[in-house]
Amino acid sequence: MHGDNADSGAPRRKRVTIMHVAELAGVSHQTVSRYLRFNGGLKPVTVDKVEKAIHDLDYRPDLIARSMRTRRTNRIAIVLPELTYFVPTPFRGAASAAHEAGYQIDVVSLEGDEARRRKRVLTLMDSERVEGILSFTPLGDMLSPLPVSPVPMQVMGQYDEKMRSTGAFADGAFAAEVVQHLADLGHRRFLHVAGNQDWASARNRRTVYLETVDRLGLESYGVVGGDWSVEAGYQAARDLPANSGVTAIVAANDLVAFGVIRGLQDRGVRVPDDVSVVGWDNEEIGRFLSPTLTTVELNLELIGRQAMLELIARVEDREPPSFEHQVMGRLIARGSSGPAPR
Amino acid sequence: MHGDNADSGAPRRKRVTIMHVAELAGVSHQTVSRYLRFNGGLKPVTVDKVEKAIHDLDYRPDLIARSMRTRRTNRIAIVLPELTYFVPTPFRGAASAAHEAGYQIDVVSLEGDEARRRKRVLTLMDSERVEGILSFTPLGDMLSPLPVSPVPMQVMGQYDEKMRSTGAFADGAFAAEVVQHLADLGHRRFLHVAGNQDWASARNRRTVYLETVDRLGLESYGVVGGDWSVEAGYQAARDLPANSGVTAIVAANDLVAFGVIRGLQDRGVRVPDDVSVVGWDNEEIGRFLSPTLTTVELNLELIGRQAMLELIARVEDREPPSFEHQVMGRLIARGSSGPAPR
DNA sequence: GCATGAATAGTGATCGTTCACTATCGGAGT
DNA sequence: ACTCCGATAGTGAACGATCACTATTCATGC
Repeated sequence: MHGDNADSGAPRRKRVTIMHVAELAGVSHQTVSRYLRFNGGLKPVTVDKVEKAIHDLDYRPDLIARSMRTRRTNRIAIVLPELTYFVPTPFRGAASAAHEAGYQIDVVSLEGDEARRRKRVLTLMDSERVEGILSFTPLGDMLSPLPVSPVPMQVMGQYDEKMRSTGAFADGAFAAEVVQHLADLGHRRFLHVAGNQDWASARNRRTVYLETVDRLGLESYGVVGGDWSVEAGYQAARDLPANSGVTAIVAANDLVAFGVIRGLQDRGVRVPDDVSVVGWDNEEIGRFLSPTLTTVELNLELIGRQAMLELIARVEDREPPSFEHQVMGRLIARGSSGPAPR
Repeated sequence: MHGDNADSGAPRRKRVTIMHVAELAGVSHQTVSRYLRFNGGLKPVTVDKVEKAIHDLDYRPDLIARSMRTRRTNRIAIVLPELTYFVPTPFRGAASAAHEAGYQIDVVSLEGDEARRRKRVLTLMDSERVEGILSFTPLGDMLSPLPVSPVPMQVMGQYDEKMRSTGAFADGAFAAEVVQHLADLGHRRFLHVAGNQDWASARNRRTVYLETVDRLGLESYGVVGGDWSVEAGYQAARDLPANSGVTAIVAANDLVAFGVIRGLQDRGVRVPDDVSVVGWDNEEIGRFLSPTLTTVELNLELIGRQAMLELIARVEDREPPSFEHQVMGRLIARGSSGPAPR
């Protein structure tokens, strides 16, 4: 094992405080404090003395005491859903953006019923004193009965009523591109194999799919599935009546799409000659399937990063940075989508 | 830089403290404190008064002030690698185990060179005062030049010199089972398509593979690959000389195995008639490939959970719980592995 | 009537910083 | 010679809890 220093009863040297540093350097504690926070207003001679003392004592400031006094914690909470299906990539983007900006990340998973979740969020804001909350899961109107929340919250994957993304991670927008792509190929009648509707991204893809089909004057044969699984895709393909007239299937992700294709092939339906299939996520296997898989690639890292940067801007009461020109994703047309059969 | 929120301006009501509660309840602050920590030693009448005051004021204790005084933080850091390939499942298990035990999770990613990483860990221990560190990435002898570390650290995926897992996540152990399974089927000459050797799990699988082949008196044709990708598997299969004599391929994970199978099939090699292939992770697609994929299923959630529980036990200076009888994983034999051709 | 002690409640110090003031020192301007 | 001012450094209080003591209450036994 690594450091099983069992003897926690070790002769634990007492904590080095700013006072010890001050004493050794022959200055006041306040001078050391000034040094710690900004390197200005001190004579070079003083700076040297303080630096030497800090180094000799191996001093590191106690962030808890600092927070105690400054009322700031430099801590942002990332709220995850029940942790059953959590996508690491946007998390990563968000976490590293926060670290770069000098914030620490607290990870919290919200479990239990509405009341417990609400209580947890309140505790986060008040007791743990996080300065911002980035949620990967919808929080509903959890805080609505509150006097205006003092802690900025950012929820990934929210849309406004016009289907424009608000916040970030509103990746569903690309569902419109997918449908458009298929429509351009002459398809008129669609099926959507959705992901687990507990996830915002699944709901968003579904909603935008329906909205776009409608807007373009096309037809949706229906929405099936609902758990992101290969199995769900397979079943959806098996269960599709031969006379459904569906020629294009929009799958919630690449795994589902893979299942759909297998299911179709097992029935003797050709892809894309008879039916086109589009996935989502651009997973590597898509390039190795036959046919190769048309899919949507999202820059999830960037999406997570952006959400965090927006949140931090709000925490610091600044204008959020603009991401207008950032490319959040793209459609990758490959072999599984082709012209509609006439 | 951040922090220039000169004054957040909002009409932020002043914080409710234990003093306000005490005043409203008509007791001393110490009585309130006693109530907060344990519900004993107080007269029911007093308890009622305090509870009412807490509720009326919507009081929540300031955990920072508490930590300041108690010298405890109830905070455990989870250290992640550079976040380029991080597996969420064990993280989830670890995080929820910690939450259940009343600890908060701090997520830290270690970046930069050895010196920066070392400094970061020291900061964690001293400045942020985490009580334990669970690392998903090897930390080397980062702390060796330290006076015995006061903070327990647990590193996932370490083996002792006998290839027994120490700590947790030492999932590589199942590589022995995989090789045994193939040996039982008559295979004698193996190839390993490894994962990215930056990851402990990849190194462990590789090491245990080699050790087992050796121990059973078999032959390893070699170890290739090294990035967990479908592509790597595909290339490995394409590059394998026809006369290599290899009849069994152990892939680092299911994606790699998928690539291997595609590569073999594209060359006209039959799986499993000519060559057997085994994957790792029991991803859902394995059941839908043809042939279906023999693989290893790991209970990653449990593995993460166990690592965290061990760490917490050490933090609290208790005997770590025993996981002797827990099943960490199993081999799932399916269509892609069969008897060696004679 | 008083000592005893358990149960309950209160007082003041303390954790390690930073904040709000105040103090000192020199040099420049009047 | 005096004030004034900027640059630099110091003093004591404050952040909000808990800890270590001390004080009060009240039932009990003699």
